[in-house]
Amino acid sequence: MPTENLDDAAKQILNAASRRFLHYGYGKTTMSEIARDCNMSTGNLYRYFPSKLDIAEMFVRVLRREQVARLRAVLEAPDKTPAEKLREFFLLKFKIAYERFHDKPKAYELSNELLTARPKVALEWENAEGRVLAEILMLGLADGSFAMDNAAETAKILQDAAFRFTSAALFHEGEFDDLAKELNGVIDLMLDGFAWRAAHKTATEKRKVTEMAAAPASSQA
Amino acid sequence: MPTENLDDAAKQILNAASRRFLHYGYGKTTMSEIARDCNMSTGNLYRYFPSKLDIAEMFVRVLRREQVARLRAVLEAPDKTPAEKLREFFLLKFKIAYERFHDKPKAYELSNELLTARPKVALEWENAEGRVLAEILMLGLADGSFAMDNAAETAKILQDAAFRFTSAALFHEGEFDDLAKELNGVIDLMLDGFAWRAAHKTATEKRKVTEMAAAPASSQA
DNA sequence: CGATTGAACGTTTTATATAATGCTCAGGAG
DNA sequence: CTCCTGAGCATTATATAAAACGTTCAATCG
Repeated sequence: MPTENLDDAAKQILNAASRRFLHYGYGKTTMSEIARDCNMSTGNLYRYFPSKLDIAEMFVRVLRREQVARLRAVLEAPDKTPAEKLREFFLLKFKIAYERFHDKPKAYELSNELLTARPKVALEWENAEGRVLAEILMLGLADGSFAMDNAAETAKILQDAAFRFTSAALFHEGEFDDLAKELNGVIDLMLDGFAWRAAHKTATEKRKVTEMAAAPASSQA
Repeated sequence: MPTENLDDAAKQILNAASRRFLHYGYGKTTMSEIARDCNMSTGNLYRYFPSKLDIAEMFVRVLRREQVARLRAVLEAPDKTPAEKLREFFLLKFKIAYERFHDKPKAYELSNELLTARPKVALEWENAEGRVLAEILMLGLADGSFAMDNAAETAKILQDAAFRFTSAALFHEGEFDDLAKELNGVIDLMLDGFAWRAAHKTATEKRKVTEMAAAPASSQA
């Protein structure tokens, strides 16, 4: 959807902008520079994009679309169990996030700036990944290796559980291998949870839940 | 350990500083103000604390010590199963983080500033909580409701899985009840995982792991 | 003589002036 | 008439000056 139904001129603008975003960052790229790269005036840019931020949005849409495609390739791989696909899904997502953070600092910075200015884009992206993940879960439902009430909700829960490894919040502390090892530990627990649910088709009737969201107070002021 | 073996003057300084930190924030509190509150000179402050940042560190040490005590109270509660304690542990931790973020913005800001300047303090705190969590896990080991290879490592993994609900990274999106519901979903999966492991005492012999940390490439450039 | 002070130092923060940028639109080009 | 331009406007970022701050230590106090 992103680039295809785009005017040729729009593509040219997007390309010029992308190059500059990656080299110099979003803030250090000016509309005049982009216009000059495309042999047009600044005013003309606005016939194709409503604002600079919208160019950046299209830029990360393309990036993220590639990422989702890579994740979907995991889903579609033949000769792999749903459990293997689930593990690979998260390891790949982690690897993508880790490498972008470490190797492409400008792209990372741009993503951040956009995502604080346009939170909806982040949600869209999370949902797109969630849909792929839910499809993996449904493969497991189909062959009986997983069990759950609602694949979409469960996908969200798995995304929550892996959040630390995909959010770039603390990629400074800990090397790749250490973090990957911990992520594998989380996935082990997920998979054991599904194994249990598959063996006891009762995933629902437990927990008193929401009423007790408030937890006990204690000594100490 | 924090306040007890502290000079009276040091306690006075800490109190004055704490009040100002909470009202005006760390940055807007000056050493002269603290000194004036204590009827002493700025120079004299440095006989009790090496720097302003060390006063802040002691301040959050006290706060966090209270939090760990509250979490430990969950561990020590009678008439609760290990599974119930595990759930309450995380719900309480979430509640503490959520409320501090929403109701005490200055304390939250101070924590953040300190934790970026002194990352070791954050690790110490995480480890202290991890120890409480590991004790809950060992209760489960003792009564057979949990099974695992190493309580300390498993505690770390559970902390990772609950990271999203304790890191204040995205407390803006989503209300308390929605987030609590998702956290409960994560905990459900954890507990089912333990249930499976307790039923099949084989937690270890699975996964090819670390060698395959690299995931498959795909189509798309 | 040890405990305390507060002026002085280098640094950081804030306030101000200046330049550059994002975006618009009246007007020119085709 | 449509498409495009680029000077001009309001806003944002940068450079510069001034004030305030954290920290030190020679001088003072008890």
